[in-house]
Amino acid sequence: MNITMDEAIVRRSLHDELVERLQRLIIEGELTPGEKVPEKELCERYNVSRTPMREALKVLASEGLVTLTPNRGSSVTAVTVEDLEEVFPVMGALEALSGELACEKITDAEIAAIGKSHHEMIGHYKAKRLPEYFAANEAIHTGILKAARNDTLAAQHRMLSARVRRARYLANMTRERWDKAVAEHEDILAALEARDGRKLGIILKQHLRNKLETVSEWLRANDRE
Amino acid sequence: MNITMDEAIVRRSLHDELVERLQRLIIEGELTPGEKVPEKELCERYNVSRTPMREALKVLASEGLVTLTPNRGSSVTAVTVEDLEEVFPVMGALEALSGELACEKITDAEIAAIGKSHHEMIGHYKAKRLPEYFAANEAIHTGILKAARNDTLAAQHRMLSARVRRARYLANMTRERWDKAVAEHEDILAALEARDGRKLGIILKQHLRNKLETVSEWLRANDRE
DNA sequence: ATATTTAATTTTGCATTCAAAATTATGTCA
DNA sequence: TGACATAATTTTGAATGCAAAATTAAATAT
Repeated sequence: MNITMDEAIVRRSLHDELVERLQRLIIEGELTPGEKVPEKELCERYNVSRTPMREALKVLASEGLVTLTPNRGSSVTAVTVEDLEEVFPVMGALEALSGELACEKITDAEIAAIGKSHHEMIGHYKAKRLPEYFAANEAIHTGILKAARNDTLAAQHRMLSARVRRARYLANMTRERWDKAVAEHEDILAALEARDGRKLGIILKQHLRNKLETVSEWLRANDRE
Repeated sequence: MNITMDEAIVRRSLHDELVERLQRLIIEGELTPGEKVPEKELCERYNVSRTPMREALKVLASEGLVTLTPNRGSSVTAVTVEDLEEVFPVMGALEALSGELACEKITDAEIAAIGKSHHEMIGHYKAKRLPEYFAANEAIHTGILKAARNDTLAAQHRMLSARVRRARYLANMTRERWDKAVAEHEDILAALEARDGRKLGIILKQHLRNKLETVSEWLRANDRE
């Protein structure tokens, strides 16, 4: 038997591991916005002491996912419409840049992979499978981001994305909005295949603008719950 | 005597204070890139225990200012040409956005203040006072960023700025580059006064592209020291 | 009963402690 | 002397301990 060591043994520190786990808890909604982070329970759950847990919370706070209030601990940052209106334009600028860079550097294979995600997404759209649609959609955007070959850009984007991801996921679209988003995605793929960076950038920026509309509309309608 | 309470009493946590102090140490060059962060000494210096110090280091690591290596502590992240080539385009996109937003929202008073910084900067340029030039320059860019009224944008920019600030400061410009930068700044002010967001965005993006040239050229010439 | 104190409990921030890992110093042998 | 092994020291990561602050519960007065 051949044991392949395709990856280096990564010995991660506890706090690093915790950053990821907590991020997932927040994004997946187990920890809901506004709620206090139950430090003690989480420590017991993951069987760690408070030290690495608090280190992780500090990191998440610097990324804006949790809010630290002196002497009263941390809570999951509640996303407001104002937050969305701040975050989405920044994400738009970052995605536009990712589109421009991607067109310069993307390989045919990568375009093909994104095309595949695109067609899967269309299938899910036609069948009205929202979670699957959402996953394919995300694959496209991260695919473009990856093709841009800029880790700093990817990191910044990931950070902002985490902050609004839950709201994005929950905000179910109206028929028209969904149609529009899919139509935009056709343009995105076309611009990518043509390697027209300028055009792709503009489309992505607009795409994010429309997304903001969808999400903030939804949040406005649901913010008293 | 009238005691004005224009600001709430902010009781900051140690780790938060430390994040700022360490940031300053790194930016001002007391802790030089590549160097190991002397955890113990810094604890003694600021008279804190290792707990808040390590919390601060984790935050700085997530911002890319320091690098954590498992079981061998933290070191100041050394900025490579590759880093610059990643960071500057992202900063360019962010500044372009800040220009666009600023033109929508900036007040006449703010334009006047930026104009003042601009003229001061020109004075320092003519007198070849680089540090003062640099400070005025920075005031202009942060002024635009502030006028954009987007804290998320400002935070992202600040983070990236910190990573490359030292290199930017050290890289002294050639005569031509400096002339060019100043010429660009004339355009920046003009676009701002005309509140032409699109134009300002384009200029700022290009401005950053040129800055990258300056800095990476310098770094390439000095990287073996 | 409803405020208002006061006391008990929990939570929080930070210092201290401790074991494991890494680094440096010392010793051993060819 | 120099390559290697072994021991002492330092550094690191994480658990525990402790005092101050905040929260909750109980008690008192109105």
